Amino acid sequence: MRQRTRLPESRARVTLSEVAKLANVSEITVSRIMRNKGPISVETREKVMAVVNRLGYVPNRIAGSLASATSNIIGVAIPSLSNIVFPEVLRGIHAGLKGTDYQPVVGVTDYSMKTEEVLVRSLMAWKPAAMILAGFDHTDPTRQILVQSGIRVAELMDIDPEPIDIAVGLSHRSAGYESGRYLIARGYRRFGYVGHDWAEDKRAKVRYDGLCMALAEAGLTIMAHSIVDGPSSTLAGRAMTANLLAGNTSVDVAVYSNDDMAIGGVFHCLGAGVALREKLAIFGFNGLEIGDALPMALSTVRSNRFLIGKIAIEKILEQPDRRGARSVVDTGFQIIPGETA
Amino acid sequence: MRQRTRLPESRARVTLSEVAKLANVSEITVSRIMRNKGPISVETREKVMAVVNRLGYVPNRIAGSLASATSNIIGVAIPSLSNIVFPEVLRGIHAGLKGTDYQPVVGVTDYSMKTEEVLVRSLMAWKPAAMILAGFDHTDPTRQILVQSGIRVAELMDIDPEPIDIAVGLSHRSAGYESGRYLIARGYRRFGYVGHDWAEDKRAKVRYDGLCMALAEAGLTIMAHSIVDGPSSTLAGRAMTANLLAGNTSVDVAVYSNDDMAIGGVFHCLGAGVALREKLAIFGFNGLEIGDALPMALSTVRSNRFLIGKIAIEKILEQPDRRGARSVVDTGFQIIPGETA
DNA sequence: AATCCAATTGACAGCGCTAACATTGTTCTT
DNA sequence: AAGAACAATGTTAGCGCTGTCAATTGGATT
Repeated sequence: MRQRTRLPESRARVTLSEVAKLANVSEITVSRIMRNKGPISVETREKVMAVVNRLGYVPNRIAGSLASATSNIIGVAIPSLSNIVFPEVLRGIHAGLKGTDYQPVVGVTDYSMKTEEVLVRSLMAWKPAAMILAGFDHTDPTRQILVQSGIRVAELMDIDPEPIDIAVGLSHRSAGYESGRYLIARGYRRFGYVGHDWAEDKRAKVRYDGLCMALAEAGLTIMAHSIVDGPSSTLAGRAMTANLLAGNTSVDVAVYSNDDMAIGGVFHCLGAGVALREKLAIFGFNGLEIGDALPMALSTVRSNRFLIGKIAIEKILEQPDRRGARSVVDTGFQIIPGETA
Repeated sequence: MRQRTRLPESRARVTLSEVAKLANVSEITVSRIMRNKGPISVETREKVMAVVNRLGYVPNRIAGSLASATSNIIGVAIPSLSNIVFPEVLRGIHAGLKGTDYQPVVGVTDYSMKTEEVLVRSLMAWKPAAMILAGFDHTDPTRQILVQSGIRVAELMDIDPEPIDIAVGLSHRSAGYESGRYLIARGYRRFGYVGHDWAEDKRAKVRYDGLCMALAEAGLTIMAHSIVDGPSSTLAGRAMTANLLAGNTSVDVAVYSNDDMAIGGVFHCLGAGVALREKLAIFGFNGLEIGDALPMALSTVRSNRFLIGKIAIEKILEQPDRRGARSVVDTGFQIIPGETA
């Protein structure tokens, strides 16, 4: 029951030079072995690794990064961790990074461009190998810092505007448009919209615009709106659905700003005894897993968030230094018919 | 419309010494100004800041960390990003860090102790100011590295075992026990359990044990189990509930391993026309927001995940270097009566 | 046998910054 | 008026590692 054992050769910090000394080789040789770089004979490698293991040596990446002027850090600035969408993108990022030794450093902007600027400065101080941001709205200084850094910069979620370097996402305009086309084809004509604050979520607005475009082509418009003043949530979706139905315009389908809101709508209908689809059809956006588990599967659009994170990393690793051409990857979207619309 | 402007004094990398030279002061003076450390006259500060702004100088934290042997990085190793619980802890961590200039570096262990070990090594290479992990199960080397590092180490989610340094969480045993007491007091006697794989989620098992203890005290036992072989999910909860009800043991209440599973149970009942509470009462764990938006609010236990992350950071910042005494913070839990049990 | 080559190892000079210890004036004590 | 105490700045050495350019060895080539 050896409790609180000290490390083999207890000593606060083991350095390269100690290892080198004990293994009777030069520091650079140990360095090469630790990085699997350059030709090393089997005996030397074994001799050195024995010492490394005995001392429990862990290379100091700070020193390494300074010396080589490259870090294996990837800076990530996301708007929020509350909205399930971003943890899923993060999950994709981690999945893409698995097996490499890059480390993501994550910061949260709270949907503020000014906070993003401070964050980007702070992340850039670590000389990251690449930066990942959400969306295309940045302050001028942020954009300038990123442009002149020369490192790869990926802007995620959207592909409608022109990126600094890499864009990975989907066309929210098309997603909105196709949602409209789909619902029209299903025979719906009396459209309602249930949404949340667009100020923080520009992409929801773009989807709305796409939807309106499809409706306009069919000579239709959105007849009733119910928009909460705040971020999206299931509770808000529920309340806003009640609100929509209480209005004097009767609609046969409600399009929601996203699945959180739409699921709230489903809950309202289930609770209030409103027949889903017959009385009110519901259509969301995102394709969250939970939508599939509802008593009636949610009709929505899958937005491939995991993929967005994963592909961003793949693009970055594929070509770690920036060349001339920008690149845009469309991760697409899929209409999920479900049972609610 | 100045497009693609170069930085004021274009030049790939601006260093301290350049700033110092142009401002006609020594490097250390610039360093002190950038770090707000030591006495600096107003004129000097202004003179230097003018140059800093003109050149767009951003201090290189890698060099700074190497020189000062301290970094402002906080290493975070969490099991998963799929389970909503951990992003919420992350959210607490970010909230606690707001306004400081610490940066969290997050890695994912996929519930594997071996992966955690690799991750911890890799994070330690950045000489972080503190480390945050989930749970108490670590490999021996991981524990050793953490113990001898001397930095603050917070183990989150749980407070039942003895921590390396700081523990922040709740007693899952008590949570399970109190859930049982609550349900017994509400008059339920025929208990069923719907759960997921305990191998990855030891805390679910501990809650189960606590529940059994409460039942045993009342001369009761769990009469039927329905356990999915895999992680928790709403879909699994739905399927396992169907499974439970299909068995030949009739139960009047089902306790779930967590809210994801319990919500699946609610969905099954809503879909299959099983009267919630009258025919089958449902009780979860976590207190997810969505439970509150269901047609009938979910009866569950709030586990304060955000708080756990936030308090962990507060403890770390309160006393950044480790002293003798370990500390354990109980963030508690609250029974949420809801309407399903 | 002279030349060339690849494999293996090392010496040296920083990377950009900060800790620790001076060095100046200035103001305050007694 | 001499010393103490403080404010403001500077000098000197690295932090622990890696890029660059040798140096050495033992064949392989011609």
